[in-house]
Amino acid sequence: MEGKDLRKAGLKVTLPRLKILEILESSTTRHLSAEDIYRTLLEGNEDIGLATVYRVLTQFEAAGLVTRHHFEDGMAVFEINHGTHHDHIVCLDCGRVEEFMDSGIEERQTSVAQRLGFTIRDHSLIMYGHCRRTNCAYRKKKAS
Amino acid sequence: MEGKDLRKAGLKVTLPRLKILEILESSTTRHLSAEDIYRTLLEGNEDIGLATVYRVLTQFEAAGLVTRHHFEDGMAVFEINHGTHHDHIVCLDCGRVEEFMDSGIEERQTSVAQRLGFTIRDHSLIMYGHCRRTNCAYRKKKAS
DNA sequence: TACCTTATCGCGAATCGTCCGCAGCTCGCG
DNA sequence: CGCGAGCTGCGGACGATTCGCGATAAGGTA
Repeated sequence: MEGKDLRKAGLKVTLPRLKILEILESSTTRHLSAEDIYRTLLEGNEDIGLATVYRVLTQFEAAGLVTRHHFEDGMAVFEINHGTHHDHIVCLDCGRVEEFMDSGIEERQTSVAQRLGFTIRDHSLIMYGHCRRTNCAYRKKKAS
Repeated sequence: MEGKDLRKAGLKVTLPRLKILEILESSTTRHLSAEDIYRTLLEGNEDIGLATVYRVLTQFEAAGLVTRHHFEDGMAVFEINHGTHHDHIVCLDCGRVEEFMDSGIEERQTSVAQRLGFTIRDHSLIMYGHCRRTNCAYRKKKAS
């Protein structure tokens, strides 16, 4: 049934695209890097190249299926679009990402853009801070 | 006189650092990439390596002299800190960047963070849209 | 359903932004 | 003015992302 989504987006339904879409949808972590997805594919014994993962993600982004985020650690992460917009707050200690939506902020953004003579198309709001989790003392290292 | 700023930041006053600081301060474009700065140095016949530019910019950032931004085009840009915090709105057509500050947005951000149990340290808000400039029809290409 | 056109894929190599390692050079305290 | 820590330039390394190309598969068509 996801094939419909792809077709609606003007993309051929191919195995790589289905698999990647599936991974994005079923992952517990909402934000995946291209490498994350590639690794998951390998674990599932799918014979899909890393270049294809990047190509597909770029196409998905253009089609509005996913959103690409650039958090502060250099590499892009991707997240499925489930219709509802939201912003992010990232813990600098453990790397956890929370999502939130504040209509007040959204409204003010629109009015600021209007005041400056911009037709707003998109925006990215990311806050960085420290969360109060008990187990959040450790620094998340790349090799987790 | 800028030497003072450097010394206060715990950095030796060296020629590369002074030159780079000068470029950041005098540029009409407020947001410069490492390459931009490097190119400017070359044009001024300064014998300064690209690696040094990156090192210096990183030190400046750590010292709070500049802020590093990641707009959507993959490479980092740097901006002098003149004390006042502000956010950005980027025109998707001409690449122009406007700055703004809205205390309402700032306040709501703080309260959202608090509600989520985060101690906020920093944030990045970037809006993308189309500006209404008359001469904004053209697309800014890398080779300008 | 078999065929044909064309988009897509996998692979390896290339590119891009950024950073590291090291030998030589400078800054600035004494 | 001399010395040592800190800085620099260079070239190469590095990770993330993209390109080029021959091989392959998707899906409209007859």
